[in-house]
Amino acid sequence: MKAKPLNADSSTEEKIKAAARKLFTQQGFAAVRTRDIASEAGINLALLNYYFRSKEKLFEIIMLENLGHFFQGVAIIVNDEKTSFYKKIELLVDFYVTRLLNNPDVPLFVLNEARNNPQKLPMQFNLMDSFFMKQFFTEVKAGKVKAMNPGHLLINIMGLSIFPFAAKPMIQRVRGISDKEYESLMIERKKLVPEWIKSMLEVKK
Amino acid sequence: MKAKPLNADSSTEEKIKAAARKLFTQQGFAAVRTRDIASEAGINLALLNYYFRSKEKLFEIIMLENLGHFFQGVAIIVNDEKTSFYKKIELLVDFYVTRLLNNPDVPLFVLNEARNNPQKLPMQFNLMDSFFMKQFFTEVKAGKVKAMNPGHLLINIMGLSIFPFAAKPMIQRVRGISDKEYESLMIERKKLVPEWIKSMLEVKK
DNA sequence: CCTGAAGTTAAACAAATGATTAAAACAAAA
DNA sequence: TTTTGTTTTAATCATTTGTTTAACTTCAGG
Repeated sequence: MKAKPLNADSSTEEKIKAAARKLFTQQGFAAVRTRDIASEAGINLALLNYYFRSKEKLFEIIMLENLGHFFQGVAIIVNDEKTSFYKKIELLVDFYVTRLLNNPDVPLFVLNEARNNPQKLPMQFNLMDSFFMKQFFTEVKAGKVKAMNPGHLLINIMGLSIFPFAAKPMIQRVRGISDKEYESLMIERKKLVPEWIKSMLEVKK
Repeated sequence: MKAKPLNADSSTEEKIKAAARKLFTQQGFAAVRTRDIASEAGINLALLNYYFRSKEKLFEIIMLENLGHFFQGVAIIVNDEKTSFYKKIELLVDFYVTRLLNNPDVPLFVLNEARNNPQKLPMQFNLMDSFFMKQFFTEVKAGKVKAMNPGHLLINIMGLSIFPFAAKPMIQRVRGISDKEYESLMIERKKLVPEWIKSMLEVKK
């Protein structure tokens, strides 16, 4: 018997996964060669197949991890019965912006993957059945927020939170700003996006 | 001497471009094989190189076309001195939604390309120097719209207009709606997005 | 020290892929 | 019809790429 890795992060398996995560997330499945992964990980090419059988199997693991980044946590937020409707919006935006500041390539990866293999998207947690949606309808009925197709609400929250990350290079190019300035713009949005969503939902008299 | 193509659309060159446009836009450079393009176009493989020298040269042509779809027209709208600030927002949103309903794959293509080759993005027309931006600052100074970093305004207009197309498969999956329902949701947004932007900009007393 | 399983390596393989070639088909002009 | 330049084709080439093989190393347990 043998204690597998003394240090989990320096194990060969983990080195390959880290390299694959970086390259697949940045460039997508088709653009990455197995040799790129091996050299990025600093390991022999054959070890990739030894540990993960194939490029596709390895990609699938990375994909599930990235989808997790994207969807995990959201389910918890939207189904918490103790937080208010607007509080949930704040938490959702904060969650996305915070997460994506550390994983800026994940949005494009997930959007691409969603288009290439829509059937692989996790269907389990249905946003439409969430407590968040129930709260939305309650607020609408009470005349406290404007009525709208709930799809629009979701698209708006996600669009305002996620799009700036998917479009980061384009935004930086058009506006000519540095990474630092871009980051502080995103941090500002944690506070601003919920306020904007609130304005959208305000009932005009 | 010979009159090149009797019918421009049925010329070999145009058939190749049409096939390449479809495949590159849907799947990106790395995922498309030259043989896929040839078979989609119904032509001999060698003709691709005969007309376009290489896969890369052909891709560059498609990329410039798609970037054109994305940026052309915008310059005209934002620099028109005759339309009001809010009218421009209406025109921008309508322009994007209308265009993208017919080219739903273009946003992801452009976002990917912007990340892979940011230096190739057209820099020529600087949105920040546009008449639209001048109007924005005028409105702010007059106390008619809320002050904010203009980057946020651009991100919000584009995010609310473009994101739902980039995320189409994900939205359809999460909401479980058909292409038809999705389309009418997008058409609704032509009217709603400008209203929402207006709410965001409203000065609270 | 010996054994055997797990880990690692260089080399090789077969298929895929972008590109080229040389010959054939075609069409217009002479 | 013959000629000439253009377009199209099947076949081939040289690399690249995902995967496998077989030999070598490492090291814990007997």
